[in-house]
Amino acid sequence: MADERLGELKEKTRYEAAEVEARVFAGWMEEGYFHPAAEGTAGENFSVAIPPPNVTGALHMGHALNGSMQDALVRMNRMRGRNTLWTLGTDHAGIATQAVVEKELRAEGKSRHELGREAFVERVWAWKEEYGSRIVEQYKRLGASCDYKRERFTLDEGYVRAVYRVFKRLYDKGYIYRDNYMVNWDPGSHSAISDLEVENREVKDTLYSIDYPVEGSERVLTVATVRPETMLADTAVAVNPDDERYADLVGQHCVLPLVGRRLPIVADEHVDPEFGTGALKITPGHDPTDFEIGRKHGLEEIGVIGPDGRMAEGAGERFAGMTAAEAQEAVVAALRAEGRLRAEEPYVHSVPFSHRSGERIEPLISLQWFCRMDELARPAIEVVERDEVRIAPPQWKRVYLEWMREIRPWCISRQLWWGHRIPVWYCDPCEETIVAEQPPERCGACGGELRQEEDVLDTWFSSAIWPFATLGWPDETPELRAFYPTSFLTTAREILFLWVARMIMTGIEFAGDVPFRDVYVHSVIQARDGRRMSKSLGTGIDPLEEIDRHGADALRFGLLAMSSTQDVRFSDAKVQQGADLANKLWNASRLILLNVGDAPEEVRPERVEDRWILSRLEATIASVTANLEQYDFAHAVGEAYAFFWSELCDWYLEIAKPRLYEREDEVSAVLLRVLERVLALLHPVMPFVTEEIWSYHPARQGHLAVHPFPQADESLRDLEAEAQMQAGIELTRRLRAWRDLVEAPAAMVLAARAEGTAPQEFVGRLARVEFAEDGGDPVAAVGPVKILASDEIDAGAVSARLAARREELRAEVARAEGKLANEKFVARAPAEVVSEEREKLECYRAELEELSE
RNA sequence: GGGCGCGUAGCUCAGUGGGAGAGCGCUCGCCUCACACGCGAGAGGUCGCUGGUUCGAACCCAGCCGCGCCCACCA
Repeated sequence: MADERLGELKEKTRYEAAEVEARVFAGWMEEGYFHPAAEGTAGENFSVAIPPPNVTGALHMGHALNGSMQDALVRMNRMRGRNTLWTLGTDHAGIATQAVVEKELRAEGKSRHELGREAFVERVWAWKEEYGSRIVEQYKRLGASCDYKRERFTLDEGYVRAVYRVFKRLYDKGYIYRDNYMVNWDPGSHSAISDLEVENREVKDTLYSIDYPVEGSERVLTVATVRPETMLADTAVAVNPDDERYADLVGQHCVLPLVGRRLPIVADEHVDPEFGTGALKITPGHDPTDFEIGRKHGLEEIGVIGPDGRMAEGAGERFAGMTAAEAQEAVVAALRAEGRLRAEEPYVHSVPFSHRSGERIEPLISLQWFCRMDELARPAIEVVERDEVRIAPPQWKRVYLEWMREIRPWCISRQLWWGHRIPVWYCDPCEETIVAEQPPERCGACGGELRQEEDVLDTWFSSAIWPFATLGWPDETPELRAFYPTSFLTTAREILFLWVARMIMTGIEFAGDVPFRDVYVHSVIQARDGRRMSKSLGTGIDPLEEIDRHGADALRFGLLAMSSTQDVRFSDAKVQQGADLANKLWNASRLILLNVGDAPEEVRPERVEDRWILSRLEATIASVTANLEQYDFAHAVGEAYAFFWSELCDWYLEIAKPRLYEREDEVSAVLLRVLERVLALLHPVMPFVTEEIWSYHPARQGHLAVHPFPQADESLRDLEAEAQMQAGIELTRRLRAWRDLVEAPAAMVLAARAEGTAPQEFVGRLARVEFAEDGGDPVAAVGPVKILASDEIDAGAVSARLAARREELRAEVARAEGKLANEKFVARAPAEVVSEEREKLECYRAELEELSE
């Protein structure tokens, strides 16, 4: 290595992530490590498809966590020599992207309707070209080793072909159909949305009780509602069939106040006789429950609220044109005037809101495209039941299965312009419907002009086929052969149904195999105060700012360290711990690299400390690797940290320093080997700092990114060396503690005499104790070591210390004696537990006796 | 309404049947020739509450209290 570089290393006493990361990343990209050839089979290769972020998105903490996990496993497998692909791309995100561009237009005083569909879509594409790569660049900042040359977009040309193929096949199988049905209408995005895009929120409303007179009678039926304006669309009143109060009324009619419509009184078991008066107004046009009751009883479906959220013609002249809120007030006022309003009381209940726009859902009946899911779900249930797709942690398996078993038809059409326009054409003259992957010229039946369906597909319809559509499906590409099925998926639970379940269904149906073998559901990182991180709450923490401040390695380490199977709060301390670790790696490496001598290739050291550190290293490699393979990232990084910081830096490096300064060959060989393996082990988690340090390592032949990942060498495990070193470390600790206790000055060397076998050399050096054959009188015993009298030691402190230790020992002896005196314990506890307890007791007694001299 | 999970040191979290752990914070001592983003030594916990099972419970069981999330058509 050039002396110049070593000089640099000597100068830099701090690791500066900001100065290193971009350069190191560029180095990987130049070599093309992340762009594998499409060779081999999926069985031999390793592949992951990133959950495609929205093009409108910016990297948030969830992406950063998920990316850190995926990259750790992807890098580990790449280092193991597997042909590894991590597919990256973005989702066109229909509603979100359309909203962004519409907002831009509004700022210019324009609307999409003025532009027209074609020009608007062009405008969105222009937006995408300009801003769509932002999040991709942000993944690079994180260090994600994705194949940036194979970047995909859910609306790119090949992908659209795949989407249309899927639509056509599902249509031909009879799964996709068009129907007039109750949907969740989102007044914010002016589109229907699926059940999964709806969230329920607690809302304070008023519950109004309204009297509906029974026709030809003095009786009234009092019904309760939080939405009196929908009464204009009532077409029945329902009571429970077992409710004796109303048995005689079933089959008769009520008269709808304000409107005068005759409403049949029907019996339906859905009605809860306990609630209110036990009579329920039925509004099939604007309530999902009523809709189902209505279809069951063949009731008329009237719409009084339009897609614009205003009262429609059906509401009558008096109310048409009002907003629903205005109409509510007007209806209540009118009812009050007619004396029909019996009661109004505050009422808290949960109501649906659009997850996208945040507006209150308006349930209404409209003509939409649906996909039947039961047939698709069946095999997707079986593969999870049989663990062909393993979902971890295990409780999510059940959650998945329960949802899948009750799956309902999926509303797949959206009244948007940005997205996959549904590949359906209508011929108005002959009422023909044509579904095709390519736009047909003319109507096959009558030769007439065709009109394409206006609606686009739900964004999730296209992301459902992500793992294989990104690889070129429906063509039989080499990529598909090499990288499908993918190896695993890590995800947040919020998209388990929205995305994961649908990928499993489409994977089996279209690609002939499950899309991945393992699904790992990771924790959600909450804000520091325990609230959810969200832009609207202002609780978001920007991962890029964390990277600016502490480096990508620090953030990656921190996120993995704080990850868990349960939700956790974002921990600045863990990120700081990562930054400190990067710095410590840098400095420990400086110590080693600047001082090693010529190292022999083979290392079979004699000395106990060398055998010890090699043994501990191999044990660490084994357990870190096992934890990574089980998606237990927190324990993986915690163990790597503990080994490196405590065992390697705090003990071994201190013990080895004199030999290192002598440039001794054997210790050089041990240290270079340990460093190499530690860097490689940590590289999947902290790729930048490890790669940078590796560039100074004399054994370096190429990038660490493609260096073999360490495999634990069991032959180097040495339990005898571990036990000996443990004893030496323990003794050193006790001597240091004793020094502190008697307030011996830090620099002072204590005189001592060892009883029995002499302690290892490092004990005296690290505890600043000098052992002599003879000398003064012992003033205290620390284990097998007698501390000799000296002027600096405070005799009072010593005797206080001895007294305290005797107390501790007496308590321990009493505890152990008590336990062993318990006949049941001795009789029923396992033999080794009992004998351990006896051994402890003997040790305590011996020490106590020694101190009592 | 159903389901899942959580309550352990001041804070954030590990630990899931045999003597309470980590990181941060705190106290004391160290600029010891890799690192003060450091080194050494400490203090700090009736493991939410109450019962039960067991020779033995933070850990298993039951109930209660508090908190969170998911699913669900009680107006």
